[in-house]
Amino acid sequence: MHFSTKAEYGLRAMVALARAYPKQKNIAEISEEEGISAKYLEKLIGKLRKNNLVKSQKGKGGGYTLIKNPRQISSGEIIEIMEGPIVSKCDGKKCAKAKKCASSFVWNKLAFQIKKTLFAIKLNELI
Amino acid sequence: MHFSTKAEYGLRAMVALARAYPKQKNIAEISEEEGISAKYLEKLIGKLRKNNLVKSQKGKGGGYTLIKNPRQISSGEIIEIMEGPIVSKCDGKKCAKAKKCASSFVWNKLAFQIKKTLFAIKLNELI
DNA sequence: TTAAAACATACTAAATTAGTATGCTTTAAG
DNA sequence: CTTAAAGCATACTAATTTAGTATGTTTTAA
Repeated sequence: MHFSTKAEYGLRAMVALARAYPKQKNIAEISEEEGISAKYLEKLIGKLRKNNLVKSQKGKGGGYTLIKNPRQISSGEIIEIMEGPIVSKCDGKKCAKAKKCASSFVWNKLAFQIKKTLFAIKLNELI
Repeated sequence: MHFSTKAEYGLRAMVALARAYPKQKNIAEISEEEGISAKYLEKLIGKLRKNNLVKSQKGKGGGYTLIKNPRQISSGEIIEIMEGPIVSKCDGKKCAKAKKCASSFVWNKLAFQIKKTLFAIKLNELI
């Protein structure tokens, strides 16, 4: 069970933007602050923009801003955007045996707890 | 955030052995029961043996048995063996910034909850 | 007009996953 | 005492994912 740097970088970028909120911050600044490759970060933050967590301003003096208040954004939202749905196993679509399969009990319980934990942590707590 | 089939297959193999407990069951039987490639399963179950969750008997009529009673084995143990330590990020060894890094709060809280959940589920509940 | 920013797409090396293939060793049963 | 059925070990492979890099385009404030 691992979490990729995508999730971590996405989260850290969002925390960096939360610190600047409601002002904007650009890739170069976040990259420098967090020690993350600027080009890679640029790609990752694109996902956050397409999923309406941040808005961008192009051109000179541009950058990114959070769309919502930090206290309205959870770590769960960010991580699901960066990594896809949490614990996608045994959702009944992929596995027909889901109902009688013993392990599905574990995955379902786990997914519930992970979501509960991650969606309860809001960005304002991480500043 | 995903879980590999290694964890799932390992868990299902252990549940299959728990159902037979204290009798033994061989690879062919588990493979057939669970619909998992016999050869792959053989490799995976080797990990469980090396980590003292199951013991094997070689030769004709051989197979595997749980070493402990199903109620003494948690899904957490199994999953950690199959996939490595749960949420290995931000343990202070890899990342020097761990203390001040905002995201480490999230990973640590999450790791705690995941472990709590998985170590509380014992094999006897899954039969 | 231009420089600084975001945006888009294609490429790549390394690691991991989910196996398969081949053969060796052990041992109960005949 | 031979043999077939089991586990054990190691090497290989195709596909996918990760963590980027490279190259260039578009937008826009100064």
